[in-house]
Parts: sequence; C-alpha cells; structure tokens
Amino acid sequence: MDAFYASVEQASKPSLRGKAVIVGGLGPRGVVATASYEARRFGVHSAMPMAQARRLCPNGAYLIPRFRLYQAVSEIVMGLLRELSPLVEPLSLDEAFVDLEAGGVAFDSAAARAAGERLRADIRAATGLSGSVGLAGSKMLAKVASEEAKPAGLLLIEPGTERELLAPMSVRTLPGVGPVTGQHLRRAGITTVGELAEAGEDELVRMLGRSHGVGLHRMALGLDDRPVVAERDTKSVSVEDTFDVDLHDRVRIRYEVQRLADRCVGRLRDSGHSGRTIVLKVRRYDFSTLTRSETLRGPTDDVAVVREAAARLLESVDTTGGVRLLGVGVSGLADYTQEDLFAFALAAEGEEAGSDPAGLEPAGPDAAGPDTTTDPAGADGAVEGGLDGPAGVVGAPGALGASGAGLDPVGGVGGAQVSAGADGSAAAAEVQGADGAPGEGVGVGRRWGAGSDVRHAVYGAGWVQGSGVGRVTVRFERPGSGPGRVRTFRVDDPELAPSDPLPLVGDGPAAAAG
DNA sequence: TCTGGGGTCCTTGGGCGT
DNA sequence: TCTGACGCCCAAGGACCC
Repeated sequence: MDAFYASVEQASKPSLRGKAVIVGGLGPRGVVATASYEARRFGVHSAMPMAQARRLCPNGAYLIPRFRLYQAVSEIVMGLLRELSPLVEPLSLDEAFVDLEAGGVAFDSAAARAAGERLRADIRAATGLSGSVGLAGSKMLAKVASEEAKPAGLLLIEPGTERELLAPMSVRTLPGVGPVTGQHLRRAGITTVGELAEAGEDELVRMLGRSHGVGLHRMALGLDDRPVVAERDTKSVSVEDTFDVDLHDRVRIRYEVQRLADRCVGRLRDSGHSGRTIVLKVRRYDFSTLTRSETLRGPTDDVAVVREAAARLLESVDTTGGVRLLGVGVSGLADYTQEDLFAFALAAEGEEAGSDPAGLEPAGPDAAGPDTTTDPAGADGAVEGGLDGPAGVVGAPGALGASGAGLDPVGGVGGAQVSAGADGSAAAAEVQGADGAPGEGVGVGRRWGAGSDVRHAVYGAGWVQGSGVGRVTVRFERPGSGPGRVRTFRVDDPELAPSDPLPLVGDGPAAAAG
C-alpha cells in the first residue's frame, strides 16, 4: 500500500486530503513512521526524527498511529489477496507476497498483469486506498517491482530482462542492503547492482560474510528461489519503551523493567506461547545498546518468573549515565503454556516424585511475588496496549497547538507487498503502512486525544483536532464527506463522546475497524 | 534536532560433550 | 589419560526490514 498509515488518515479525515500528513511518535524522541507523498515533497521520510520533520514541514498534520484501524484495513486487503491465492505471505500490515501460480490465476505475463490490475481496483473499491503491484518471477524481483511501481502503479518484470533491469539500480534497491552494507560496498567502489554482480561471489563473501555475500550475489544476478510461505512461526515476543527523558534512578529503572516484563508476558500469553529465553535490552544515554539474556530450563509464561529473570539480568548492567530505552523480550518460544506444563507435571507427579515441575529453573531465591504495584502513570493503558485508541494530532493546520499529552511511542512502519513467485508470473502487490498503535486515551477524566474519533449529539461524527485550556476543538467530517467545519467545546461538554473509527468505504465490513 | 517499536537473521566466540 | 576436531547450545551484538 502506498504511504499506508498516512493514506488511511487522509481517507478517514477529508480535510487532510492533499495535505502533508506525518504519522509517527509525537514525543520528544519520536520518529516518522509514514509520511504522505505531499509531506515527502518537503523531504520528510520514514525513520526521520520527528523534530526534524517539523522543521522541514512546519505546517504538516502530525498524527499518532491508530494501529487498530490500520489493522482492520489491512485485514480487508489481505482478504482480497487470499482470494487470489492460498499462498499469501504477509510481510507487514501493508505488504505481502502472493504466489499467483498457486492460486491458478496467472501462468503468464498477460494473466499476471490482469490479476494485478484487478487487485488494485478491488483494493481501491474495498478501502478507498491505492496500492502498488509488482509482478515478477521471484519474491525479490516482485518486491523491487512494487517499489518501482509506487505510487499507485503496476510493474511487471518480464522473464529474461531481470539482469538488464537491475544492473543500473543502486545496491540499496536490493533487500538486505541497508545503510551499513551500502557504505561498505561503496567503499569498495560498488554502487550499482551490476557492479555487485561483477564483483563475484568470492569477493562478496570476503567482504560481507558467507551468508550475506552468497545471497547478495545471487540477488544481483536476479536469482531468488525462496518460496512464498503462508504461515510463519513467531520466534520471539518483546516490548520496549523509549523514555522522553533518560532514567537515572535505579529504583525507577527496576520498576520500569517489571512493567515491561508484565506487558511482555501479556503479549506472550495472548499469542498462546511460552518461552525459555528472557532478554533484557538497555539503550544507554549515548545510544549504545546492550542485551543480556538468560535461558531457563523450560519454557514459561509466568509473570513472576519473567520479572525475576529480567531483574536479575538488570543487576548485571551498569546504568550510570542514564538509560533512554528499556526492553524485555522472550524467545525460544514453545506452543504450550505454563498451565499445560503444570498439568503435565502434575500428571507426571503420580509416577515420579520430586521432579522439578515443568523443569523450570526456580527463579531465584526469594521469588519476590508479583508485587501488586499500581501503575503510577495511570493513563498509559493505551500506550502499553498498543491498541488503538484514537490517535492524536498535533499541529494540524489550525489545530489548537495541542501537543499530545502523554504521547506514546509509535509503532512500526509498514509497507506491504504482494509478490508472487511463480515461473514467469509472480506478483507483488504492495500495500503499505498499517498497524495499530497506541493511541491517546480519550474520555477518561475528559482528556481528548488529538486525532481521536468522537461523536457529538448534535453535530455527529468528527475528530479531535486539538485541545487545551479547558477546550476541545473538533472537526466534523467523515470518510465519505467533504472537508468539515471546526467547532470548539468545553472539554466536559456532555454531548461529546469518544467513538470508534468509521469505515473508510461504505458501511461494509470495514465498519469493524478500530 | 538526534535517532521508535517489533521483529528476523547472521556472526562470533566461549563452554561443553562426544 | 590427554588432545584435537567437531557439533551444539548459549550469549551478545549488529544489520536489516516495515
């Protein structure tokens, strides 16, 4: 999908159409997740620090991501892809590979092109958004094609033309070549894919290591036989927070690690997993990042066990100087849960005595029970969950300088790509930018998160454009309407209430969004 | 102006059993 | 009994992707 998050926001807020829209974290350390094409003209792009984006594009509309809404739109798009083929490999909320041959819809270029055009039209009809489609014989080429096709286009790479097409392109075009590898190659005088191919496998292996070197050389030759894989097992679950201000207080740091452990276990359980390796991540004041991990004797999804392990790991980390980010993760995942293990252990107890239940490392001497600390921040439920609440807008044109209070971290960026990998007929359709992020809690204590959806008893549906000094400014418009009018209310106006996002198109299934 | 969050994969190096 | 080769697991870091 093209500029997915920003496009969804523009679709749901007519007054933002044609305007520079930047979605991302609005806190002092936020970065841009997605910028609309209008904003990109100012030089704003993904992963750019938000402060820099504001300087480049001071009149843009700055929004917090609404991941649940994006997720709902994504499900619609993925549903369309699955109608094409049973083999759909989502890369993110807005990007996926599709094996068109497995779907029986395309065995030659003409059929692939037709399927791609149909798909783009279907996506437009179902969501009102534009997507780009790349069609090629492999995933790598389909991805390259979809990038080239953006925005709102379709590109088919004819079999036999791959090397010729790739040769003049920058090495950065190839998936797996980021800033570091790109720089590495540049120093060796390699800037294009053609030069990469000429360098030869041995040379690349020497420069980049076995796996990367071999893989990159093959890609440079247009070779990629990776299949489209529909189901991917999750390998790890993690949660992390960057703090607006570096933490120095050791007690506070310990407390934050506990909270992260709780959230991580919540996510772990939601996914139906347990895990054996606990990982603590610490980013220090100077941006140096270190991880410490501990592997248990058996998998767990027990909050107390993960908390204790994380606390133990923290003890081995020097935090003098300050900490800007903390994270807790669990890897070495198993499908069964703690309950299963205990059930198993109990059953086994009958036969054999004195075994360590579930084979778990007894986590520490004084297993400090889960202390029932309450969340001091109170209002960050939305932040943690990553579950949507209405998002916030800051600095939207005409906004009341609201600057999202308690702004939260942003979630990922998205880009989707549908690619197919069949003989001459793979297709990559790209859908970009989705997900559901933390939103600003609305309504609690009459706090109106900028960008959040609301409903007024008299004026109907709208969204919060800004709030402050006891007032909240709402723009009354909906996806199907033209740009709406702005009205200001007292923050405790009884006729104003939070609401769910409206469907982008019609009243169809998208109504479930958000 | 500093640089998010949630992942995956790879590499290196040490410990350990065979 | 000692030693080296080998493979595996674990820990840590880094690059990359969306």
